[in-house]
Amino acid sequence: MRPGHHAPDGYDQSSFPRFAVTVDIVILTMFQATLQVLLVRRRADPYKGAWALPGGFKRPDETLDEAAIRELREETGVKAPKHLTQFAAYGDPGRDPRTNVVTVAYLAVTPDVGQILAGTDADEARLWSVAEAVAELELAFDHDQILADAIEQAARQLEQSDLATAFVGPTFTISELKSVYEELWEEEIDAPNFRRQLFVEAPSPASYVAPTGERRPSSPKGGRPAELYRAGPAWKTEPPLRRPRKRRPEK
Amino acid sequence: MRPGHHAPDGYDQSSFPRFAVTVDIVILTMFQATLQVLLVRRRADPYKGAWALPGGFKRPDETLDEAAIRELREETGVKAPKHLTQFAAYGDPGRDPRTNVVTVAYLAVTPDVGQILAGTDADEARLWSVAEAVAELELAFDHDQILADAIEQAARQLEQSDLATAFVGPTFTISELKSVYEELWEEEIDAPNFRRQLFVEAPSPASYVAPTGERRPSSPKGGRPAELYRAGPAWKTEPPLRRPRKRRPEK
DNA sequence: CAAATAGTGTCTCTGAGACAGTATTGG
DNA sequence: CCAATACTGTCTCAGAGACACTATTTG
Repeated sequence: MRPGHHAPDGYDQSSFPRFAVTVDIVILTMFQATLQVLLVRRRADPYKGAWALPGGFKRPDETLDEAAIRELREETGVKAPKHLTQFAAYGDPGRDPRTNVVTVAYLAVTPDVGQILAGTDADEARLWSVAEAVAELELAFDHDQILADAIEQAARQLEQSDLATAFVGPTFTISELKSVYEELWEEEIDAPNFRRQLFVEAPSPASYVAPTGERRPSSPKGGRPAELYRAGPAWKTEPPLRRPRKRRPEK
Repeated sequence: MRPGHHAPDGYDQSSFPRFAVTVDIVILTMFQATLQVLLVRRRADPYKGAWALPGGFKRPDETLDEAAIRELREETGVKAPKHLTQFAAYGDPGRDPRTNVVTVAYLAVTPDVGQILAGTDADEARLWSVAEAVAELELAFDHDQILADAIEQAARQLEQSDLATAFVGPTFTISELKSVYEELWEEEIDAPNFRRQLFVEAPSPASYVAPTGERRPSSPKGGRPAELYRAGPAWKTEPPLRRPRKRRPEK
């Protein structure tokens, strides 16, 4: 509470409607070059048995960000990644059949969710491929919409922040990074050009990626082992790739 | 309420904390090539006498968008423009000294706010230049932060939507449009290049701007009269300008 | 050896930016 | 005439994209 202001005596708390406020968290990760989302199966009504985004009620003594971190941990056992950004609020009447609920949706991205442990409100918690989840599941509440909005948000953030590196862990190969862009932008990227943009374009002494000197052993299918890189200082200030514009129709 | 789900009998409404939910609206407009924001002076505590963003309590039977439209009209008499986008939620404990309030912030942009009428909760309502408001006013609650976030949001939206045309009315001169970009991006734009991008780059038969054949009389200071244009169909799908990247330091 | 994946070198061409110059108004 | 604003034409150069080629691994 700010100094110099306090609730006047006799302030009528019932003069405006009150709502439950929840947070819902969309955790995205890359696994086998495929975009994955963390979902929980609801143990209780409403939507008992349906898959849903992890989330729950905000408490009065915590910020929205804190509520998101806490609920994610309680429901799935997952430690919230650094990049945790609020991206939308949903408050349509009837979006929760129980009562009036306004939810604030968060997006976070991680290279590795770690151990997943279903909490007390969930029968099960696991990663789903986003393609499968969208095609085959009917998510609880308006979570289909929230998930779609989250993915659009992530695609935009790739171009304007260092979100890409949040998908890939402290060291990564160029191919891994490329697959992040390809999955989220639904565009094929030319590997040689992708490399060049990372290496050549960085503002002066800073660089987008720095070699570690180490290499990742090649897969059982063969192929040259890829070199490992870490994110350089330039990434924070100026993300390297611009999203391709839609191609013009032929003249 | 969705079909197939209903509140179970005896559902305990008090099992989770409840909040007031408000909406706050940032209305931006261009006047004399300067970015302006619509503010109200608070009639009641808390922050009585301080300038604040228009806004107020959401009702249970309306969506967040509807609440924003209604509150804007009630507090300022301004009819909500088409582009009305939610951009953030604020819920820190104590951000409102009265009670627990979560607010959802909206951004809208308009060429002309029309008649401004202070509502019952406001002593006064008027446009402020953003530069002045940021430098000289102490806005109520966390509205300083909300305003700053709104401007950043608008600058980004210019690059990814047709927001620019929302600033300038149905017909406009190229100079007017240019000043929108210059104010929000805080970048000088070369007028000849700006024109070319609007005319040459549109995807096939669509165009970014269409000439109306009319001209705007020149100002008392002289100068050639500017031709008037209207927004073309291409703008919706692919905004014409990309925000300039920060310049590299010299080698 | 072939298949698979990683990485290099080069060419082309679009389009962003700089800027010189022309057009049309008011005073 | 000059000042002010609108508009046109032209040059340059960075950088996005296409793609041929080389390198290093598994089997």
